[in-house]
Amino acid sequence: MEHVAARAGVSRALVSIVFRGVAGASEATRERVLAAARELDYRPDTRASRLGSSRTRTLGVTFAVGHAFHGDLLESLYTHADAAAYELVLSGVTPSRSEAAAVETLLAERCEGIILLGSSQETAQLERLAAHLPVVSVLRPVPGGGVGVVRTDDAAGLRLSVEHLRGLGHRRVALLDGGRTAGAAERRRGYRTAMRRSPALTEMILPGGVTELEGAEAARAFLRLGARERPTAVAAFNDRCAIGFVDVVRQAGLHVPGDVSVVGFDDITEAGYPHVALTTVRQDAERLGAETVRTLADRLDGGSPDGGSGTTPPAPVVIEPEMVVRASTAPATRRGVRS
Amino acid sequence: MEHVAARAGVSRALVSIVFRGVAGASEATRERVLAAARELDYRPDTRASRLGSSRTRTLGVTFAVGHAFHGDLLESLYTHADAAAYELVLSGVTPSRSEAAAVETLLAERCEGIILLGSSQETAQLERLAAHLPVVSVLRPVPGGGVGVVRTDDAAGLRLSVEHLRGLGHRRVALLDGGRTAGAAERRRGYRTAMRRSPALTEMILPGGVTELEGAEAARAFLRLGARERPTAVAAFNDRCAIGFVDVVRQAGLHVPGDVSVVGFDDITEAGYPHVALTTVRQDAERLGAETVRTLADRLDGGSPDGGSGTTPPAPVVIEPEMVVRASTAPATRRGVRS
DNA sequence: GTCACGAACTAGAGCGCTCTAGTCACCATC
DNA sequence: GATGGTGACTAGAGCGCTCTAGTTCGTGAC
Repeated sequence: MEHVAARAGVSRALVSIVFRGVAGASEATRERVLAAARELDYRPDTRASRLGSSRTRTLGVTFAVGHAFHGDLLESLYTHADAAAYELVLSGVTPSRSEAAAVETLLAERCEGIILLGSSQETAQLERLAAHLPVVSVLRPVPGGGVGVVRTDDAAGLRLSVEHLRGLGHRRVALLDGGRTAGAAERRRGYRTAMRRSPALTEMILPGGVTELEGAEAARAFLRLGARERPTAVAAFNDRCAIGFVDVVRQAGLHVPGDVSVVGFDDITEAGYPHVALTTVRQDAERLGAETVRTLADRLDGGSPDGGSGTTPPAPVVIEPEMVVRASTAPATRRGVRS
Repeated sequence: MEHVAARAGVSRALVSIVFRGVAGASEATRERVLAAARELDYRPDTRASRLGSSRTRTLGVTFAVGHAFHGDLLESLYTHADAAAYELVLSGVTPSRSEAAAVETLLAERCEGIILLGSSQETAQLERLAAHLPVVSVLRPVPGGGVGVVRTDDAAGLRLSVEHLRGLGHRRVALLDGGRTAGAAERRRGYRTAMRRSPALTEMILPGGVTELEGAEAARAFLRLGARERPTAVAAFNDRCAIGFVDVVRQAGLHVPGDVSVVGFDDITEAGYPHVALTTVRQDAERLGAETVRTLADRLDGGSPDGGSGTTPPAPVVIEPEMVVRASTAPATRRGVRS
């Protein structure tokens, strides 16, 4: 910076002004400084600038590395953080690197807010964290109100699923349950609500899960059922689970959707591939990301002058999901009852 | 820090000593300082500590968000960076955030070295970057020597594939090509070498790609072939491509491995699921990560006293892949020639 | 008793920025 | 010609650490 200032024949403060893009430098000087910087291959040190300023304008994100939907969310977060003049600091969660450890590094970076994708931490722990700085839990609801929440209306999603299947004439509609995963309880609730709305429907909950593996296991349980009790349609916890289910069912010689209709959840990229063509409930990653950044930016920049650890708990943002009908669901037929 | 020092009744410098874990504090004081820090919920500011010290001990990583194998690599990188007392700074690449932009933020963070997972930047650009600081390209070979390389022996991997299939009696073995992806050229070369080694083998290269989508398309091309020319075995660019291929082939009523044997590449988690049981060539994510960190740490901490932009170009590290035989390959039979 | 030495601890400059409180020149106003 | 205002620029303290060059003290050797 020193060198750039010297080369451009100005003070260091002026260089700072130019690089922060604030008012206080003439157009001519601005160009001269930028030219000098280019020649010297100078680039402001983000560590130092964050240290110097009162605000770091930095948002920390924990995410599961290699998780496809988290990837979609990150893309949206990057875009909207950029638009709101925030920087993102990523901290990955892996089998050997806990979410708590990931959060710890974000705190040490002095992020102004923290975004947790699909958090698996206990509510109490989240509340404790949220007492220090604004926290948004994405995908996973957190009761209490201290923690910001941006999520899809999971219950509504499963209601959509069930309605869709009921509309196709299905009566025995099973849920491949997500267990203790973020959002699973809500989806179970949505499933039950929708099923009980119509007395013709028969509930059945099979243990499912997050990955194809668990979908495949659920399929084996499904295949063990007798013809009379076997569901004619299945709503899966998510797309990957649905895909595993379909795979095994097909390998057993049954047809999807001929013998059993299947609905997923998420609408991951793979669900839209022609050879998969999974009917599913779409979570809008783009909007989830946008709302997350907005929630945080509002609190940080905006209204509450206490800098975010404010008394005004942000209202949870719940985004409506959307049914995406593809080729894995079809009207119920006699064949659905075939062995 | 001020407050912690006051509470523990020591100087700020002592607090620094304790938190850096260096010698120069008695056990009693150390405990007193840590206790004070705990009570005040103090945590050293990483930005400030990096600023203060001459070294940042920070490694920057660019990766594709949501990419499963990159996730595996990150896990290994986290572990080994930690062991070598380095911190990782992640910078995600998305469709709307280029690799160049990702690198730019890493440079502004003053990372000491840069790790690029499956880089798609041009060689010239990488060379330019490597002139400034140590760079390791993981998965993708870079000619020239200025850029460090840690990768799997892709060519050997495809030779293993072909050998395995030849050993099962297959003669018409096709490659589902990876196009311009990192490593694809090497794998193509390995395939050709192995095929030409034995005159009985008939080469055939079908356009493939990185995702299930492209594997599925390749399968459609495969199905259009007449019975006499149709390969009895297929070596795919990677597991996802293989999985898409298998999926479509099965939906068309053919059997894997009965009608066609399929080999993948990578050994992603999914390949090991019982209902997938894909025979594949394993890339050792754990070792790739370990070698990457070692390469960088050696250069940064070790021998060359110039701090890494040294004259000694690091030799590329090439890791041998390993054949993992599962249920998607079987001996060639008459049925392999069936329409 | 004194000297050397090491272990425990401290003072204070410095890292590369930001940002407040200026200075200075220039112009318009009355 | 004094006054005020404005845009362009600068000086210098401060952000929260690290790290070098100390100081202080207790101990063992002679």
